[in-house]
Amino acid sequence: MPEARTSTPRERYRTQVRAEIKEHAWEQIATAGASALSLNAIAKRMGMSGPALYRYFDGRDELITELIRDAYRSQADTLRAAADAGAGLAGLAHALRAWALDDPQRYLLIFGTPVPGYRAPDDVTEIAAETMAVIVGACAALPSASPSDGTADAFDAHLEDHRQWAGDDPAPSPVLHRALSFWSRLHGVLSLELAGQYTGMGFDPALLFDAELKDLLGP
Amino acid sequence: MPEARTSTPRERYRTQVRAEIKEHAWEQIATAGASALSLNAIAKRMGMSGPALYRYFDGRDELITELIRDAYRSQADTLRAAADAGAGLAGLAHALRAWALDDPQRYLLIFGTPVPGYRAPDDVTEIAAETMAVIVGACAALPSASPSDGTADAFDAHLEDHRQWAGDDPAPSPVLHRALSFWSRLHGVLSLELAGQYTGMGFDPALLFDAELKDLLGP
DNA sequence: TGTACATCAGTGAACGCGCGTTCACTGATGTAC
DNA sequence: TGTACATCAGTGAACGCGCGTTCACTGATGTAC
Repeated sequence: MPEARTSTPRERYRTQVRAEIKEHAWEQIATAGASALSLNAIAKRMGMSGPALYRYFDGRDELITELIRDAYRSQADTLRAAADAGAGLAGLAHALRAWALDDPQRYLLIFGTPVPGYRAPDDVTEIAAETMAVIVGACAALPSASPSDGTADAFDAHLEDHRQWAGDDPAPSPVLHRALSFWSRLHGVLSLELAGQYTGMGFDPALLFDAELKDLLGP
Repeated sequence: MPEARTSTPRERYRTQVRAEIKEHAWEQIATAGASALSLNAIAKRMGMSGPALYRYFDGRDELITELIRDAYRSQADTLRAAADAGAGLAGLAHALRAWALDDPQRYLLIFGTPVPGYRAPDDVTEIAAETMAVIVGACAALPSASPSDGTADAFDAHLEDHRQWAGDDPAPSPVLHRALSFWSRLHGVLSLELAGQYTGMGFDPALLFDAELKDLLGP
């Protein structure tokens, strides 16, 4: 009797084909956008017949959900890795930008136009919370906490009563405030950049990104 | 002989039906997203047969292009009207937010995930420039111009050589810088809000919007 | 080690669907004399 | 004012397409005795 294996050859094969399907799905999304993702097209590319994919996914929806989950997971892992490597808020920002530019359609699958009526599975909310936690952690490590110079702030006050998303024992409101500003400002530059809204204006989006970041860091 | 009319009854009828088609198109986009827009479905809703729409639009692409143009036009008009009514930068911001929330799918049609390969017609670039001009104008009217306290700024320097998008006789770089920050920060909050990324966090996006705005106004 | 059986990946045909688009046509509306 | 003609909105049939998904099946791989 061989030692206990955690996966049989068949299981390994399944895992591998599933991964291959996802790879082709990403390629297709990058080429024609998420709305054009088609099981039949993927199968054809892999040299298989369409129905064969139903051995690996329950259908198109399950595949897309899985891709969304992977995208969130990849983002969270990227930021966490940067934080673990000692990166500060600026390091996180650059990691985030690199991650977004690495695969724009992956970014847009999460942050772009949502399909009306589509409900993301619950666990992606948890992954998103994980990402926020990393950012909040980096914000807490900064010297001064409030972007508005320590003045009493209406939004800070509001956050006092609305920060359960930051978990038990949440960071002070000015820290959470800075995290949300970080998040939305960088997303603003990134999404306009990826959507091509700066095209034709001529300046370098990377420098606007850095300027926004700099403004976030120092009070 | 009647006085010269600028439009015949038939022309007026055409214009009216075209407008009705667009209205149904917007409804459909709001319900199922832009990628689900279908000429046949619109025709059915209007009690007509599919091919009838080809009297009014060359095809699906022309209709979508027209909707995009209208969305840009509507945004520019909204901001310009606010500016003409004497609104400052804060007023523009609130007009922008109201415009976005009034029809989220209209906002997302412009700023959401772009369809890979789709090329917007040239005139929308001009309309977008018009919008930016209104914002730049409001930024120029503010007391202090630089978001970073008047310190020499890398991005400002970059803008010195990359501001042809602001027209001949462009505003000083710190003013343009502030306009771009205004634009991208508000877009950051708005697009995350519309994409539902704040859902479940519990705070009021309007207050985050206002906080970002406040931070933009005062140095 | 060899045989009998169960598991499971993949196929090909078929289903119904809705799409964009073309075409020849009918019938109503407008125009010219 | 009345007639002959041109314009043009809208129809219904048809085209080819690709989609997601189901089903009964073949054949290879793995398992049990």
